[in-house]
Amino acid sequence: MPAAVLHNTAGDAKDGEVLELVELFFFAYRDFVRDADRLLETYGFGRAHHRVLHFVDRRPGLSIAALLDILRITKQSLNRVLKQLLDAGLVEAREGASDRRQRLLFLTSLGETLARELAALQSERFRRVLGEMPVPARDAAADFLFSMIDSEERTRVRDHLARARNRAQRAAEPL
Amino acid sequence: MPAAVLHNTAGDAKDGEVLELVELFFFAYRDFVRDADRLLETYGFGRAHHRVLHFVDRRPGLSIAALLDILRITKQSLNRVLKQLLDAGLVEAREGASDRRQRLLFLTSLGETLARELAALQSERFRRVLGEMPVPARDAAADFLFSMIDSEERTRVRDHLARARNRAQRAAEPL
DNA sequence: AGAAATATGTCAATATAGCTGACTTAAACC
DNA sequence: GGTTTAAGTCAGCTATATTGACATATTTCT
Repeated sequence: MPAAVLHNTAGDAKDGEVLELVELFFFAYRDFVRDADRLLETYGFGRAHHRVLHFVDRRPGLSIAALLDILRITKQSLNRVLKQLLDAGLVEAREGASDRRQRLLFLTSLGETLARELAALQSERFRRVLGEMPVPARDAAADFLFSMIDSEERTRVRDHLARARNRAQRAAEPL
Repeated sequence: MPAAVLHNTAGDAKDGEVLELVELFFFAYRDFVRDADRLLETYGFGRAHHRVLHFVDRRPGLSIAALLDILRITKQSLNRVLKQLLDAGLVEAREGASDRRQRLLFLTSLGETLARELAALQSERFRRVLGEMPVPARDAAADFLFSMIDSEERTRVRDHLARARNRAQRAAEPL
């Protein structure tokens, strides 16, 4: 089914072709978040809650500061959302062991359930898309997305991914 | 520079790999819109204004209904934004020739200037990214984005792209 | 020990972008 | 002439973000 939708022949991309990519990116993102939004609505939560759930799931024990750094929003914005998640019993804050000022964030089992339901929806879309692509093009998709990120942000993102991976390894080890 | 960031070996994508794509998509979109947001701020406009400017630029003579269909927001939401753009003299509404109830939207030269400045920012990002990719992978990027769109929406998107391509000849078009 | 920096929380006000519901006007369709 | 359609409008609501100012506890530095 995917057969060069835009007929990008070769060489430099023309103005119109690039504009179409801009639009496709807009439409793709619009649909990408809509799945999750619908599910969140049934719980009375929004996109902001999703982001917190996601990143705490990916990196349990994340501090408030680290979370703010990832989300790039203000402390006040986060607080409202975080308080709702704490009150609803989806997120748990524990005092930091080495630095008792810190509140380290963890998901409760309830929070984990929702986080993984949401992740499943969005992963499903990617799985479908990857399945429709030839294998060599899959790495290209990841490189494409990574390259779309601001160069100054890439180190931060790479660091985040590495930390999330280490967490996964630690979880897998005690088998 | 792009060298298989995620080391997607072959076969089915693993859970962790797919989750990383989900995150990369989030980060990529976050940065993608930030360029434009910064410029818009200096004009006192927001992302909603940008979308209107963009789609009216792409399809001059767009009716309100057609614009609502693309944006997937309510008439009331659009109206506030559209009124500001009309008042600021960036957008112009003309009575439909065949159907006088319609208000067909066009950019003024002022509106065109801003729309193209914004488009240039976002196109620049794509040009950079495409430039960093091997030529065959470029079509893959377009196919990837198109495939990310809901299947029920793809016809609509394809139709929009076709109309945008033909826009030069047309003055106005029916929905 | 005391000062300074840090991590977090909180209050208040504001902006943007969306929503629903109800209603109007004017034109087109049949 | 009645119904449908395209668009505009009023009022009120929600979610997500912002800035600025200030409070508190804890750590770190001198």
